[in-house]
Amino acid sequence: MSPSWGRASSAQPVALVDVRSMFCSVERELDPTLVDVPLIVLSNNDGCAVSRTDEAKALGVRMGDPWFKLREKPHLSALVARSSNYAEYGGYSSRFHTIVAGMSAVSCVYSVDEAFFETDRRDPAGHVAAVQHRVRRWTGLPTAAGVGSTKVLAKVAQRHAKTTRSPLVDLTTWKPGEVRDLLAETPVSEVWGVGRRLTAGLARLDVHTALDLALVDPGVLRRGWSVVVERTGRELAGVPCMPVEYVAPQRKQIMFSRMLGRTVDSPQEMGDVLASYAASAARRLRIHDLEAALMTVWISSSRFRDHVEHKSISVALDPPTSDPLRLVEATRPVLARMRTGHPHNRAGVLLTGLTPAGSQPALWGGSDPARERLAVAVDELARRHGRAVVGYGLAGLRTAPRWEMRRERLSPAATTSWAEVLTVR
DNA sequence: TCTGGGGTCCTAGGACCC
DNA sequence: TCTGGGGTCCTAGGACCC
Repeated sequence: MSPSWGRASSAQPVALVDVRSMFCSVERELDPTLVDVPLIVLSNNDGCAVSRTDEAKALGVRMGDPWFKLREKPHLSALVARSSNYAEYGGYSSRFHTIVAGMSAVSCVYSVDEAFFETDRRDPAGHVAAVQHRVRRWTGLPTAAGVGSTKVLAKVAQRHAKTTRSPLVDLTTWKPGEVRDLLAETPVSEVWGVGRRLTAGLARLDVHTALDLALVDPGVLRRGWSVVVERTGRELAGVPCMPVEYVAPQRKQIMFSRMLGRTVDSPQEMGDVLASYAASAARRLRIHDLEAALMTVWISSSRFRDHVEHKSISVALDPPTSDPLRLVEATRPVLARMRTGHPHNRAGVLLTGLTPAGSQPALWGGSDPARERLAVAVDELARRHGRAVVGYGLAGLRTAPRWEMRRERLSPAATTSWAEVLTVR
């Protein structure tokens, strides 16, 4: 099989549009004084850098660098950090995706800040540029885009656009030799779908670049790894294997997990943490009108220390439920296994076996209407008066519990909170 | 003191069935 | 005493993504 890059391919060109440094760009929209400033956005708990502007990258800040180290460094004194504000990012993200979906026949939300879509066959670059222009005008967000004959090639193109600081790279207008050269310059570890383990494994086959991977026999990739790797190789060679079309997201799991702001070492306090997480997970279940058949609960201590403690227990929910009280109850068994006195700093709950609410009629008379009304009332109180007003067990407290995550560097929530709307004089 | 929070897909292997 | 083969379903865990 010889690679079929560029125009010769009969496939519809695929575009990938990505918001540049999404979280940082939103922060700059909310606060224009941040423009041109080296800026990062921190993970929950103000833990580490999860979004960086070009200025911050130029200072050597890497993805995942912990904030408590960055802020000590003299050469980073100009660096500005903001706590993450996912409600704001979510609003901008949905506006971005609405624009993309409205301008293409076939599109797909890939992540909070990325979308794939099939482009106009006659003028891919013109089509994509029009999308980018509208995103900029309507949301203020800058984008980088790539076009290729497959999704994996569109990713390669988009990465090249980012590194060369050009808004758009369209590989379908390149000569096959030029595409080949670009792939030869691209380390295989940069290819979409190739992580650390795969990079090491491929190196043993003397595969080091994207071009090397495109030229490997697909059968070798399938036998040695999986069909996922095989498809990646084929797509690099210009053979579409991944549909672009929008697939209605059928949720398979709901997770709620957080680092704790301070360590927790007693089962009593951990019980409050888990009750609050279970209630949050239950809220998400009801938002999506789903019920869960299995809940996995885990607690653990820092993975950066010796003697990592990790305990997890799965509890069957029969019949499937979204009742917060039942989910809170299901967090109890793990507490019996907790090592008292050990500093735990992370906990979470995972709900699986999701089915539409009411699709599994209960054998013994179904759910309890009083408990359903309670769940609705608690949701409504929390919506109107805030999460701290009411909760299950001791999880609802007027003052923030000491394990609540830290968000000390938050911007005003100018588009999601009436109290914090920008004032223009 | 302080190192994210979600997800998806695939495969292997065990249980179970005929 | 002998102890198949093929199928499905489920779960755990790995690998990867942003």
